[in-house]
Amino acid sequence: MGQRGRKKGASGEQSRGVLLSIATEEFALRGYHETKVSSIVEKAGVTQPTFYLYFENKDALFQELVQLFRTRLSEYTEKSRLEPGIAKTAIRQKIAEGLMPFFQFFIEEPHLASIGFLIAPQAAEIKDQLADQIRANLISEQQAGYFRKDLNMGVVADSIVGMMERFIATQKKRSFKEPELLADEVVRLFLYGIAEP
Amino acid sequence: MGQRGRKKGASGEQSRGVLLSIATEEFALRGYHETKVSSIVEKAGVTQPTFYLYFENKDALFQELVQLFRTRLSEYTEKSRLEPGIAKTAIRQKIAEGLMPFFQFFIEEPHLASIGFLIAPQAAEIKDQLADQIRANLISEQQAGYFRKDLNMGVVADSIVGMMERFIATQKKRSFKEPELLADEVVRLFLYGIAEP
Amino acid sequence: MGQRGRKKGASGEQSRGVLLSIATEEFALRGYHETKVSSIVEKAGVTQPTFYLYFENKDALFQELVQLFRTRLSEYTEKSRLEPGIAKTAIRQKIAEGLMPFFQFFIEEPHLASIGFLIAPQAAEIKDQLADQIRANLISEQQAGYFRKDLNMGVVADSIVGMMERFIATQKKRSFKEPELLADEVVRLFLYGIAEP
Amino acid sequence: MGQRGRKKGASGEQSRGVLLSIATEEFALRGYHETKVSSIVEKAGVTQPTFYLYFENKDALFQELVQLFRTRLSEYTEKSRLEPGIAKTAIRQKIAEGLMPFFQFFIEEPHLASIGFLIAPQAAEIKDQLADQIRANLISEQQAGYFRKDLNMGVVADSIVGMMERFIATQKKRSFKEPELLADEVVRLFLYGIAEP
DNA sequence: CATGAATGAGGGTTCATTCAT
DNA sequence: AATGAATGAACCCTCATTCAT
Repeated sequence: MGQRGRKKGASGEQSRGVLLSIATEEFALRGYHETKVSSIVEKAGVTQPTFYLYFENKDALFQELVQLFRTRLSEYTEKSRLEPGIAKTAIRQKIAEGLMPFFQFFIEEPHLASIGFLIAPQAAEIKDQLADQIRANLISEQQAGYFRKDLNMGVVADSIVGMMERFIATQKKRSFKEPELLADEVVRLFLYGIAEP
Repeated sequence: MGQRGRKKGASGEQSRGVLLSIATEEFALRGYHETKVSSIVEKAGVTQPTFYLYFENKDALFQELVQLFRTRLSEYTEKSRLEPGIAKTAIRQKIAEGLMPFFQFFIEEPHLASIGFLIAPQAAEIKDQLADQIRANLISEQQAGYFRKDLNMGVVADSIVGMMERFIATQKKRSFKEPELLADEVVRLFLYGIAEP
Repeated sequence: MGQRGRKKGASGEQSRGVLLSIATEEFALRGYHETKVSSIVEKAGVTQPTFYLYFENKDALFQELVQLFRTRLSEYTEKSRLEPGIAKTAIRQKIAEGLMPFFQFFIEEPHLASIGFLIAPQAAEIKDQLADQIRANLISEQQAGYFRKDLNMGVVADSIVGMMERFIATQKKRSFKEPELLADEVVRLFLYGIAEP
Repeated sequence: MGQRGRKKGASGEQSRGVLLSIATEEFALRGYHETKVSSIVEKAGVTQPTFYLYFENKDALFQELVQLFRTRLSEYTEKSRLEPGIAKTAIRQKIAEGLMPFFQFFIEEPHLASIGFLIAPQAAEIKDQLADQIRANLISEQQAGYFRKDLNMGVVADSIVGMMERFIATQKKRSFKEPELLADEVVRLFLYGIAEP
C-alpha cells in the first residue's frame, strides 16, 4: 500500500543510484577505460540495456560524476570563503578553516575526488581552476598584508593543489590522523616553512 | 663513407627512435587508450607491422617509456644528493640545487615526465616512491638540525611531489621563467613559508 | 504458447547450437586454421561478436568439441565393456558387439570423429589412450584363455585403432555396408587372420 | 683451393639442405601452421630472404617434402614387390619381407613419414593410395589361393595402413624392438589372427 | 521497469613475403 | 649468396550500444 505503488517508481531511481555508486567506485579504482559498462551492470545486478535506461551512454554517466564532483567542490569551496573580514581568529586558524572543507570532502567522497582530481580528462583543468581561485584568495590576502610580498602566489597555489592531489591519491595508504590535524600541519608548513626559525 | 656505414645499421634504430619519440608525445598528450598504434605509425610514416618489428606490443612500448622515465628520474635524483654534510653553502641554496635537476628534467622531457607522473597506471606508485625518498632526505636533514622538528616530513614531501606534478601538468601554459628562478621560489616557499615574518 | 515460451529462452541456445554444429563441420572438413571464425558466423547467419557471446574464443570452441568427442567416446567405450565373463555367446560375436558402438559412433558423428581422431592436436594422445584401453581388454581376455599368448597385444590394439582411424578418414568415399557387417568383417580378420586355414 | 671455389657454390646447396632438414623436423613436430618461416630460418642461422632464395614459398617447401615422401615411399614400395612368383619362401616370411621396407623407411625417416602420413593435407589421399595398392596385392594373392576368399581385402588393407600410421605416430614412445621383429609380429597377427587356434 | 539477444565499429597483432643493397 | 628493413593482407577479438519483447 503506497509502499507498493512507490516501489515501482522508486525501483527505478534505486537502480540508477546503485549504478551511479558502483560506477563511481569502479571509475575511481580502475580508470575510465578499464571500467566496462558490462562490469558496472554486473556488479549492480542489472542487465546492460537497463544501464541505458538511466544514462545516455558511458561517457554521459562519467561526465555526470565529474559534474557532481565540481558541484560538491564548489559547495565546499563556498564554506572556505564564509568568514570574510569578520574573523578575528588568528591567520593560522583562519587558513586551516579554509582548508578543512576540502579535506573533509576528499575524505567523505574519496572516489568522487579521485575521479575529479585524477581520472577525468578535465582533471588538469579542474585543478587549474581551483589553483586559480586559491591564488586569487592568496593574492588578496597578500595585498591585505597577511603574506609576504616577495612570493609568487601562483607557485604557492600550485603547491597547495598539488598537495591536495597527493592527499587524494595516497589516502588509502595514509594512516594519517584527523583532517583537523592534517589541516593544521599543512597550514603550519605553508605559513612558516620548514626552516629552523 | 662513415656516412654510408652509419646509414645502413642506423636505419633500423632510426625508425625505432622515431616511433619511440612520436609515441612519447602521443601518450603524453592523449593518454594510453586514445593513442592508437595506427596513428603512431602513421605519423612515423611506416606501416603497422613495422611497429611490431621494434616493440613487442603497444603496452611493452608504453612500459619502456615508463621505465625510461624511472631511470632518468633516478639519474636526476642522484644529482640531488651530491654534496653530503659539509656544505657551508646556505641551506637555501643547497636545497635549490637539489630541486633544480628535477625541474630541468621535467622541462627537458615534458612528455616523458607527463607519462611517468600523470599517464602511467604506476604514476601513483612512482610518486609515492619519490615522496618517500624526499621524506627520508628531509628527515635526515631535520635530524641534522636544519629543519624544525615539529613538522611531519611526510606531509612536506607529499606537498613537494604534488607541486612537481602540478608543474609538469601546467608546464605548457606556464609562462614561467627559468628553472633556477622557479627552484628558488619554491625553496623560499617551503623554507620560510608565506607568512609575513 | 509452449511455442512462445521455448522460443524466447531457446533462441540463445539455438544460436549456440547452430554455431557449434557448423563449426564441427568446418573444423572436420578444413582443419583448425583453415576454419575462420568469420566463415563460421557467416554460415550461421550471425555476426562475429555473437560468436563470442557463446564461446570464449575460437580455441575454446574447438576444445569444447574435442572434449565432446572424448566424452562420447567414453560413453561408447562403456557399451563395449558390458557383458563381463560369463558370456556364452561365441567370442566372435562378443567382440563384434564390442566393436559395434565405435562404428556406430563414427557413423553417426563423422565430423566429431574426424576432429577427435584426425584434426585435434591431441588426436595422437586420444588414440594412444584408446589403444591402451583396448590393449588392456585384450590382455585380460588373452589371459582368460581366449586369445593366443604369443601375440603382443599392443600391436593388435594399435592395429585396431589404426583401422578405426582409416574408417573415419575414408568414410565419405566408403560405399561400405552396415556397421554390423563391417564389425563382423573386422572381427573375423583380427580373430582368424587372412591365411587360408 | 678448389675447396674455396667449391665452397661458394656449395654453401648455397648447403644452406638449402639445412633449411630442408630443419623444416622437415619442424613440420613433423609442430605441424604446418605452427611452423613459421621465421623460426625455420632462425634455427638454420640464416635470414628470411635467404629462405626465398631456395624455395618459392613456404608451401612450395612443404610440398617438396611431401613429394619427397611420396618418392621414397614408392622406392620402398618397389622393394616390396621384388620377388614375384619365384619365392619359395613361406608365405609368412614373404609378407614380412614385403612389410619390412615400410617399417625401415618409417624408422629411418620418422619426420618425413610423419609429414606424409599425418601432417600433409594430402595424407588421406596418400594413405588411400597406399591402401589401394596393398589391397590390389592382397587380392591377387588371394586369387592365387594364398588367402581366404571370404575376407574383404579393402578392410584388410585399411587395417594395415592404419597400423602403419599408428606405428609412425607412436614411434617416439615405442620401446619396440627391431623392425624385423615387429614385421613378424604384424604378419602373424594379420595372417593367423588372435584367436586361440 | 527490465531483459535476452544481437551488432557496428574498430583495435591490436601475426605472418608470409618482398625490395633495395 | 645474403641481409636489414619493411609491408599487404588477414584474422581474432572487444566494447559500447540497440532492438524486440
